Amino acid sequence: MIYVNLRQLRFLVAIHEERSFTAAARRVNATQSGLSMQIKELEERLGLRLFDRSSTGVTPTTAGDRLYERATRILREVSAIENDVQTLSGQVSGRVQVGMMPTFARAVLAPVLERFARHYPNVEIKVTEAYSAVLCEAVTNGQLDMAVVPSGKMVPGLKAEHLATDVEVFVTSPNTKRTHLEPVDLSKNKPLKLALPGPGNARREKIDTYLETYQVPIDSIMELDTMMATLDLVSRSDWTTILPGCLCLPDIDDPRRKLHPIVNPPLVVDYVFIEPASQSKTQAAELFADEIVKEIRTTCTFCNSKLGAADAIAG
Amino acid sequence: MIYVNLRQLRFLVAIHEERSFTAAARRVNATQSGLSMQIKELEERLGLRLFDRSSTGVTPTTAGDRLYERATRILREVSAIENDVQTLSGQVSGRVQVGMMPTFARAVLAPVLERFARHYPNVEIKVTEAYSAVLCEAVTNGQLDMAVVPSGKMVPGLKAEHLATDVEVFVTSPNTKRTHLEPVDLSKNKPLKLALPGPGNARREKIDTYLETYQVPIDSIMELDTMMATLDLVSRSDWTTILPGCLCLPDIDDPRRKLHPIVNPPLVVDYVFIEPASQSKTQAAELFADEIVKEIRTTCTFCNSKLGAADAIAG
DNA sequence: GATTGTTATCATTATTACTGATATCCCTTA
DNA sequence: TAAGGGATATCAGTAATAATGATAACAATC
Repeated sequence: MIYVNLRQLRFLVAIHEERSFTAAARRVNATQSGLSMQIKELEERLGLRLFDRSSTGVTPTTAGDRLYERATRILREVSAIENDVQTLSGQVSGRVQVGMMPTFARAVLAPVLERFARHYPNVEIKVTEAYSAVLCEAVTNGQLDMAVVPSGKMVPGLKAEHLATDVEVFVTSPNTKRTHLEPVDLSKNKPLKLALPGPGNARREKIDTYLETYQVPIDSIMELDTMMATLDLVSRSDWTTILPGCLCLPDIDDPRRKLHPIVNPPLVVDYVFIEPASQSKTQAAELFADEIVKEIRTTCTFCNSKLGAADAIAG
Repeated sequence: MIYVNLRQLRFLVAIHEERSFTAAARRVNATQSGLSMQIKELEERLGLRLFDRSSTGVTPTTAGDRLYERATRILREVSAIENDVQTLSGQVSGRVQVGMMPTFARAVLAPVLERFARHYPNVEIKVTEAYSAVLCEAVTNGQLDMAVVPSGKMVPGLKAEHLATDVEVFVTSPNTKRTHLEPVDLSKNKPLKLALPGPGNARREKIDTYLETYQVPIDSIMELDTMMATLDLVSRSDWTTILPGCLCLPDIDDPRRKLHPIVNPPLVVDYVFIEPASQSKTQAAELFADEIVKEIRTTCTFCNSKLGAADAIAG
């Protein structure tokens, strides 16, 4: 009656995401041979091919895609059973491993951590700060339960949810003629010296597109993948940078730098919440996620009102 | 990582529904010993008890109930995979086994069968006419894909959906003073000679309650579990009966009997659609179900307008 | 054409599940 | 109170299933 089993579904999901039996085998701690036989078995039982094989890898057939969708749903529900156990066995506990893009380190993360730790003292929290590619990777292979990253190209095996849209802010040193919080049209500016994150960074790509599209004059660009150093550099030189609103918010009145909403048009960054597609969150993880999401949403709303260019444009 | 497997879930569901390892083992074609070991394994892995055992049988714990809910959902989705295969492999085909309460034999079933067979010539249809208890049993153990029955006490392992509410109609021979389609208040009547289905029949129970509650005077009751004989008896004697509107509709103008909406208050019957809780319908079954449901709903609406007591009460 | 990196296959081994007999428990009944 | 019936648990042996490691076959790349 029931041909399919969970092992086969797990294999199918891994192969589908890795586009390779070999890589999938590595991921699920099995041998390529084993996967090959299991998928063969599954295909024979169902009477249709799930993957087109070649010596360079595999591509899922239509049926393979369809089954992948179902399989992730099923596996997520199965993992929910195991999470239920935690819930049923009483108080909230366990370990939550979260990835965060650097943007949220202060404005968002700190208050959430404080609150959460107070409410759920038995939950062990581990936060990793990294750029989106690293975080996506870590979530995919189960090292992290979830992460918040800037939106970018989708990684297979992840379930993503849009959280909020934030404004990007132009940051300069105090030694300029512009006044603090005055909007700026980057394309009508003298050539910029910009400190930006390196290529590959999701925000960087969006910024590059913006600079090109609106022909923003550039003097030179420095690659700095560290927020702290960037801020420091900007405040003590004529280098400038572009940072997400959420990151700037805690320092909005800091005299060491000036913030300028970007207009014509505004430059924005979208934050997305990612988690493994075929796994459900533990109760602790769910609660933590709720807090994070709430905090990010309110912070972004606040950013938009304080640093958004909406008023500037209208005025 | 993944402890639970589908076999365990299937066992859990069977045991939960049968309230017995032994009976469940029979149902899933396995031994009591095997189930015992699998559930033991599952309980140990999850770290909690799923059933409280006694020598009289077994009762699910809270955790057992919770898991049962999840398990049925998961198994339904897994069976959906297998149904997908049919769908993916092209045209609609397969075998659909439906159970029908006798009420629908003519007014509803015939047109649906005709239409469906024309649209989907490759689907093999098997219809079984029986009373609700038999149909529930057959759906539970997989002999039928689905059934339509009068609402009554819920059987575990079934997923039910309310279809429509129909009026019950008082049926007499032509040799009475009453005029055809004239509403009747049964409690203000001379003692009745009623032919009714035997006890255990779901409609009978509802009728009994009605007769008692509104103190309908009864001369005598005959138990007839055959619609055809009942109709025949009524038309040729002073015996009367109570039948669902849907059943009467095709004969509404037949001079061999008279129909009377029941008022003060109206007596109604609810139809429900049942299917196995832990299995999803094949595409063919889904299409057939849609047709049946649609037909029953329109028929009931029609019944209510033709045979309903609403107007009578208002007037 | 050698090399690298795929997947498929096969015989063997390891693991897992099932079976059937039996033990144990509890409730009912004589 | 003892016997009987019906339930689940346990155990050792067996059967079924899955994983392994080596190898083959193939395609792309250098």
